[in-house]
Amino acid sequence: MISARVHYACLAMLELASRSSEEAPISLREISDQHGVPGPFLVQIFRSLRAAGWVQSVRGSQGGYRLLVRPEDVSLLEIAETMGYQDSGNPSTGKTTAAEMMLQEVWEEMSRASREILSSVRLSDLAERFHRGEASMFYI
Amino acid sequence: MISARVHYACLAMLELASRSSEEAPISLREISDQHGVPGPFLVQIFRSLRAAGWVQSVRGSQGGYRLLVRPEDVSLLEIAETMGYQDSGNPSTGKTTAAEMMLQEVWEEMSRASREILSSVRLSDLAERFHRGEASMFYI
DNA sequence: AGATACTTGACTAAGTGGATCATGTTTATA
DNA sequence: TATAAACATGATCCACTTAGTCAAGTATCT
Repeated sequence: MISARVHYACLAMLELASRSSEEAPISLREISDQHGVPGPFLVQIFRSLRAAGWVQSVRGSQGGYRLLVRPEDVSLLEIAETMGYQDSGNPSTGKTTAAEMMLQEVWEEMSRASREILSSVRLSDLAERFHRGEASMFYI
Repeated sequence: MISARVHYACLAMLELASRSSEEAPISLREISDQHGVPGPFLVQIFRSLRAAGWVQSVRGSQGGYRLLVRPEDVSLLEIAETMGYQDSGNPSTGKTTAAEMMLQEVWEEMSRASREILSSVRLSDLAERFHRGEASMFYI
């Protein structure tokens, strides 16, 4: 359902968001150390994040990455989609029998519900709670 | 999210359920022809369904499969789980940082929502609509 | 100049899902 | 009783994705 790639990307974006007040860019090394994400894998992930325009890279010594967007403008769904979340749809036999179509509706409803949850959580929501030290109590 | 394996299994169970009034068992050939599921793959699927106790096999000529449970006692979630739906949990770095735990909650909420939908649809619900010729309008 | 850090591209390794094949066993029926 | 229909079982295979690695290069600060 959620891949490690998406999970790591969200962790990284959350790290950037929660430290967006800092002047200096944040290096992959810091993120890797902080969250236990394999370094070389982070490189790949940031290539996608950069291509999507979410982050800006700063090369050279003291370089790293900086958030290019406001945390309140990014949802987890957008990050997940950038990382290839659900680019393949639901299974289908290709036939249009009643049974087939009924099941399709159920799968579709599931996808819709998942996307709804992902899109309802913005980076700023998480970063805010992060700073307050609240680790729980999202859903009422 | 939903694998072809689960999709095929649900189609097959739906076929058995909608024809559960018939005396003769239903052969894999019929299901394969009706729904366009690759024959040899159906064999595998029914091995799991049989092991789970959902169906009964009748060997020999004129053999096939028969439903062993009442359609109103089986939800799509149960079928999906029999076919290995989500036996691997959500990704995790293993760390217990605030960021990690917050994301875990979101992934957890997604799983919960999907399972909720799957468990709310019983085989009898679909079979009933199947007989009435209604192919749409599940959710109000 | 040298250390730090991102860039790019190719590459590997493992796992999974989808699908197939061969061979055997059971049973109805002509 | 022979034969065909149909399930039973086990092995195997291929394609694809995911996770992770490596190496050579470029930019920048000190």
